[in-house]
Amino acid sequence: MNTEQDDKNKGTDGTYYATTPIFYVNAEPHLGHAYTTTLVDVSARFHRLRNEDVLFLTGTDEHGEKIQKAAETAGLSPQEYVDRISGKFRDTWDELGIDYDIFMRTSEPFHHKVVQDVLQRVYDNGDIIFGEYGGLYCVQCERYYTEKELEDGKCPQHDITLEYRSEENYFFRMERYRPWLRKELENNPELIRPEGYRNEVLGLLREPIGDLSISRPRNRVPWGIPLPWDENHVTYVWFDALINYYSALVERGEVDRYWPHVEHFIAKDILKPHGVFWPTMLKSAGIPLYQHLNVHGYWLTDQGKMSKSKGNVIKPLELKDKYGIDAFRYFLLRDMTFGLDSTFSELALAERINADLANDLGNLLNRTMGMLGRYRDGVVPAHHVTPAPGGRAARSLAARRRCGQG
RNA sequence: GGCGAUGUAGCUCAGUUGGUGAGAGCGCACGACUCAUAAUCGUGAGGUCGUCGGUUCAAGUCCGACCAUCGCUACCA
Repeated sequence: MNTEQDDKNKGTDGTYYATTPIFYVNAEPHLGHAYTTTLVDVSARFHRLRNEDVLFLTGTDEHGEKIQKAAETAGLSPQEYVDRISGKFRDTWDELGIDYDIFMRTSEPFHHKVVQDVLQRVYDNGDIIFGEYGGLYCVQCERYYTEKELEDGKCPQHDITLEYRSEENYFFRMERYRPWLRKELENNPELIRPEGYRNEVLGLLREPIGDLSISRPRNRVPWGIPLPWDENHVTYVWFDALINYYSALVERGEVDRYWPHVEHFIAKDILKPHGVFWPTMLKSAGIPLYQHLNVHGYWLTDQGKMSKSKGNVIKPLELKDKYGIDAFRYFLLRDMTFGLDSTFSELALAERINADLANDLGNLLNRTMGMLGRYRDGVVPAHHVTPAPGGRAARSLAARRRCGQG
């Protein structure tokens, strides 16, 4: 009998925990950040309208050597530095009407504790080993390069001379979980979507993925979370950043309420960490896998990828100020096919606003107001529309109910 | 080099398991009209479905090769 209710809750079990990535605070928010966050905002609002139990997390990733250096350059402590940049993200989301529930920051003490708890569980499970790693290291990239990868002996990304480093690291035994993850993806085709990205991850899993370096010496990188079994090392990016999705719930005592219903939204550049590292980490720690990993493409410009060096970075707040918040948000979601790259152009934005919002919607509103005054004495009559079975309105209603079930 | 994605009307893109004459929105052309005229409504113009070949009674939809763009990834003379 309760078909509408059943229908409504199908796919989400009436609970919806949606996340954006926590953004790295080495630059100010750009169009891509705004897209992901607006997308999740709209999705969260949709599920709230369906009376589901919704939680929406966004935030900033605040550790790492790169940030430590940036703070030094700015003459600030790391905490002062991340406070400032993190604040810019928060302000931007406020200005764009993002109605998030949690603004997560990895520098918060409770996060440290949860990360250490998870690390300990993985350690106790025998999935951490000690090893040495050495090579040419780029401070900007925070990674090692092989000599073949270099251009003129310099980092191909940053054009700076690299230094040789050798250090002892802890490694997560990720390779152990490769067969498991493969099977998981094969049994659950919707786990990573759209399909193209699922295939990419399956492709990665066809060959050994190796073990994952998860620590850095604390004497070199004090700005990080110490390993619970070795105070001389701090954890490194992924075991810190990815766990934010989980630690936020621990802090609120809402793990059981929300965790089995996680919907991650990311851009394609961080597919590997979210599609490979994160699931294997969860498996090792004995935490259930997320529901879905939803992957979108890039906003490009007519000159290709946005980058600071090209000087073609699109600033979301400027567009919002110029065209209005609702028009801007509408454009973001309307003009990009989910999963694919999209070319941004201000002309396309203007045309979209004119055609869809000003002409179609605006005319409808203007017309309705006119008719209301002319024929109904300005009073909205009680509605008594019965959609004809199989008619356009009925089909539209059915389509709306199907939406968001996957 | 390997793996993968993409390549469909001027533009942005849809096209389940192969099957009536290949679609939408925007743009464009023509026409209509009112309660909306810097709007709305109707109609239309027709694109070798990247190229070549194959399978099939039948392919945009399957197979092979190739080309272009993009991404990930491995490197040797």
